[in-house]
Amino acid sequence: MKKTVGYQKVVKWLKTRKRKPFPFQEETWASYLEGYSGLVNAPTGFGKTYSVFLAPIIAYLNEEGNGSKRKGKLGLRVIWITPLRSLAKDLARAMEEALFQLDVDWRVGVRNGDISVSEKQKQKRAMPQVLLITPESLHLLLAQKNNDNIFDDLTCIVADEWHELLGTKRGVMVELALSRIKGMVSFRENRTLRIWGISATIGNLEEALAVLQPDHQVLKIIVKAATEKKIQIQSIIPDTIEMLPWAGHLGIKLADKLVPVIKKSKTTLVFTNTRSQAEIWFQHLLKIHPDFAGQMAIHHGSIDYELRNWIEEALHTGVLKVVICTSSLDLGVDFKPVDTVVQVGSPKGVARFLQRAGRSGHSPFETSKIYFMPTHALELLEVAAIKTAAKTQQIESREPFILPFDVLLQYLVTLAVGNGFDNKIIFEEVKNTYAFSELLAEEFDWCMQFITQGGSSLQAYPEFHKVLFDETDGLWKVTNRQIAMRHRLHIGTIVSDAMLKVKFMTGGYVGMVEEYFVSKLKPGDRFNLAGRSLEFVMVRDMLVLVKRSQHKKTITPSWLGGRLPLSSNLGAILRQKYSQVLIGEHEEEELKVMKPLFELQESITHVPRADEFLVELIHTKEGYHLFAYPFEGRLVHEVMAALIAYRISRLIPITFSIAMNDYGFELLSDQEIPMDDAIVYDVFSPDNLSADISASINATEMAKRKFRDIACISGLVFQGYPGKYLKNKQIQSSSALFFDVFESYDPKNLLLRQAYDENFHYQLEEPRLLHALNRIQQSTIVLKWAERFTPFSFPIKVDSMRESMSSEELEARIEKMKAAVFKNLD
DNA sequence: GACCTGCTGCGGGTTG
Repeated sequence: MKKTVGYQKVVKWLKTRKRKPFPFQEETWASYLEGYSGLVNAPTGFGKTYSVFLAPIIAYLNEEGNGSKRKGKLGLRVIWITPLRSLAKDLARAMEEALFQLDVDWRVGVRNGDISVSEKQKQKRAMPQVLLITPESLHLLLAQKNNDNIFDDLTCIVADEWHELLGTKRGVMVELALSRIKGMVSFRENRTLRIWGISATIGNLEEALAVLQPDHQVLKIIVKAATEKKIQIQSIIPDTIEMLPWAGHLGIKLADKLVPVIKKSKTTLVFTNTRSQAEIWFQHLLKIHPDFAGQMAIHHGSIDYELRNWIEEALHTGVLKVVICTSSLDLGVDFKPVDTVVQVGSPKGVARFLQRAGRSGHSPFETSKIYFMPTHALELLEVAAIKTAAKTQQIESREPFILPFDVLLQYLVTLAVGNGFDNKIIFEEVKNTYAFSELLAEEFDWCMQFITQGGSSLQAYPEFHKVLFDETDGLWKVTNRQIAMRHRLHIGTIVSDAMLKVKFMTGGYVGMVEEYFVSKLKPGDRFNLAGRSLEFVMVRDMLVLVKRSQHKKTITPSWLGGRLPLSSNLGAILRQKYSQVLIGEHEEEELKVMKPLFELQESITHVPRADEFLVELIHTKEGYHLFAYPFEGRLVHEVMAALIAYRISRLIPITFSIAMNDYGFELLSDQEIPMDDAIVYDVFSPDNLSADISASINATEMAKRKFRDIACISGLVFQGYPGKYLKNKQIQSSSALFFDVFESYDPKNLLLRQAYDENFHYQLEEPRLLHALNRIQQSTIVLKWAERFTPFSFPIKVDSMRESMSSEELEARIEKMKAAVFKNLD
């Protein structure tokens, strides 16, 4: 470590703040001074941010000798990319304070959609030395005219929360922007930029760094905290296992046990898995403990942005005692005093759970404490699995996104809207990114043709001739001002569903609900949103008008959100835990509590051991069921169920209805399912997988759905001007139209190929499916027959009632289910 | 009265 003036100054300051400079900070600073790029990985509260932020400051103080006053005019030095706008606000505050204390005359600027036009113009005249920016706004900078000297003094780019962007198209946006800025800087000044990432713990940190800084010539380093963060995981275990339902996902049965936890803590975050679950919990806690009124808030993605800002601010000042939230508060509460975290229901993955645990106990010396509240009996084993995973550090990887052509097309037009681009230079730059390292010259040519002529099928339409060649300087540009403006409005990779804003008659926004939910409402109907009881009045101009309701009885909207499956990591550990419950005596409380339930399971059919795979054939009044438990998450189960159903139907003509959850799936038929030890290995075989998947599912229809986002991102479909967005249906139908055109006239279309690839990879999760089938083949498949449901099959059975939409059938099934319950409890 | 499923994230600037 170079003991320079700047370094000592910073250490002195950190000591006055009672922030011990942790060993890895020195390492970060040293490697920065030596010109490294790198990735910093440490738990929350270890000062990752200071460590990375202060590195360029130290370099600056060194450059200037002892002087803190700048010589001459200093431009933009550090670009700090954050995935969240709210995070930028908190960071700016902390950075400004640090700069002030160190007497460094730098300015900090925030640039994102929250910033006013005049502020942006001010920035353009004189860039702040530190710019906090989102990936989208960074691309918007590239889409500006005369942007070439913005980056003149830049020495460092930081990607904060890099694990969060990695593996997404937003991450690819960062990769592309970095490639361009590197290109501009090295072309003009022949100097290399330092690029630093800040990341939570994930399984593939090396790869994460390689994505951020793919340059082989650059010196690279991963800096880790020397000490581990202590995490205490406490399950909320019911007095008797009977208190926990066998199925269900809400968990409010144990709510009484949560009240004392909240009361004895200063501030508690309660994470739920869905927005409607958060609303229900909010109402329920208020009901059983009315004193929480005024100290409790609810925070999720469908709550009005202003209200959420207020809640985050209130967390800051410590006004709130408890906040019920979804993953909307996963990031960006680092600066807020939270001492207790509760996870309701399955966290679905190890990394996510540990990240949430880290929201509490914000210093390396404190222990993070997280309570786990199971929502059904089997979920208790998930805690046991996570405890093991935390101990052995089996944390999921984030797989980088590869070859998203929609993002590339958008990027090329972005550059053309800005200063224009040289296609040869840009091809080289793009090819040097991790995401596009496999990009072929002909694929790039196809992209060029697409943005200049609309590809081979849209040549007749001038609105797709976006980019023109400028003979005078040899650059590709967008000259049409309307096309340029439309493009700027559409920069980004987040394609949202059409949601309607909910507003009081008297004014004031509450939040958002989906079109389809509103379509079911009649005037006078009551629903919950943002913890309030509302009465529906009418829909006008895409606004849902409501008034306050005094009635207690309301319904809660359910939003059609993403379906986050159980991670394969957690699934694997969970399978181990299942096999252990019946064997020997256990220290682990969760396993002990589960024993009676597993004994019942064993008495009806079987509890699979580590090298076994259980298939249950259950005959009830309802029909013939096949249950299987791969623990691979519901997406994989959905495809696997369709695959097995298809393969059985090749043996005899038979039709099935299918149900699944994160643990397993069910096939149900009114005729007997042909099954024996030979057949079962055949139907679970990995052979001929791709062909059988194609035959068992409608890949075209699924790809078409994926194509909607791709069409929006690539600029094929215009989503409308702000405040006048198109309805879902319109976007769906125009993207479907393009899909059909390409299928018929342009089968080599890269966006079409991308839609199929994304479907196979992210929807059907084919690699994971293949892996699962291979594992099943190598294990002993245990076939068991029974006349009633088992504890394992019961939750899937209950879920399946909700899957089916036809109402009379549903009614009938619920009746049959009830009978099955009683039979089970005999 | 019991029972409820499905996350998050972003967002015009030029030219007169």
